[in-house]
Amino acid sequence: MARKRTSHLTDAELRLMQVVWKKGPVTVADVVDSLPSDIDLAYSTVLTTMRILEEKGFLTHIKEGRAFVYHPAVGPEEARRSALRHLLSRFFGNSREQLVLNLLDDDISSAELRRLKKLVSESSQS
Amino acid sequence: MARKRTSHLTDAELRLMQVVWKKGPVTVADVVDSLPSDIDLAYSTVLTTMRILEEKGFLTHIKEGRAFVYHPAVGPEEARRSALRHLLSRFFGNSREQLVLNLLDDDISSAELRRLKKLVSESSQS
DNA sequence: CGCTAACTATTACTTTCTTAATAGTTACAA
DNA sequence: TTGTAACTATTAAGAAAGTAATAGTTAGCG
Repeated sequence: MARKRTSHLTDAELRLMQVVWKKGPVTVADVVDSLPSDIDLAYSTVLTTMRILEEKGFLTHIKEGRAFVYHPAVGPEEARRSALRHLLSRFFGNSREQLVLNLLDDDISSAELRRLKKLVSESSQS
Repeated sequence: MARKRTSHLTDAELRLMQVVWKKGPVTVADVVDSLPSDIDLAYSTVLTTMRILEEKGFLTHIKEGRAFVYHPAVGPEEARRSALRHLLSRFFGNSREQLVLNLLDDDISSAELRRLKKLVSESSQS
């Protein structure tokens, strides 16, 4: 017995998704060119990962000329929400309060704390 | 080239750490017995994972009689904080505000929202 | 003092992850 | 129309993750 494929984004996958989210529909070559300079991946590496991302449902592609143009199937908000939920359940027993407490008692600047307070006090459910 | 061992807790590792955190110093047998009923692992599986956890610095052990007694070297708060930081940098560009916004616009009960507001408004930096 | 039950150490195996080389295919230019 | 550059598909390989079987060691009972 061994592990099951994760449904969430792995680190390497996320890096590519971030390019797709920023650039919009892209070819593999686009992604390779748009990678941050500290990440240097071979064309084939990106290609493989993009297909996995499609298998996992994060991307779709359409053929255009001879190239595949990849479109995001999941937006950054949704991905963030999902990652947050995962963390919440794994570490915080699904308690948002515990998480927020942790967020607050890290070393946080007073300016940022002020902004957070403002943000929360102004929020209301839709 | 391939991947490097992660410094953070994987899912399986976290499950074991949660037992250690809850039960305090434990033997491998203790952990096996204390696992949630939906997680059924062989003795040797737990043993292997415990050693990896020790290699990663999350556990230490002392020999007691013929058994190893494992002690947590990292507490749950620290692990949570670290996981939160990881998420923050990977998904939210280190913006706590973005994260909190996400937390708030999920479907959240008004009671919980109220508690969160209270919690944040009462907080102050140390 | 030696047996054996209880532990630890070693080894193994499958799947995923991450990276990449190379083989196969096709759109288009000459 | 055909060669080739530009793509995709296939294959590979090393290491981690996850789970576990089995081999080796030792504390302590009889």
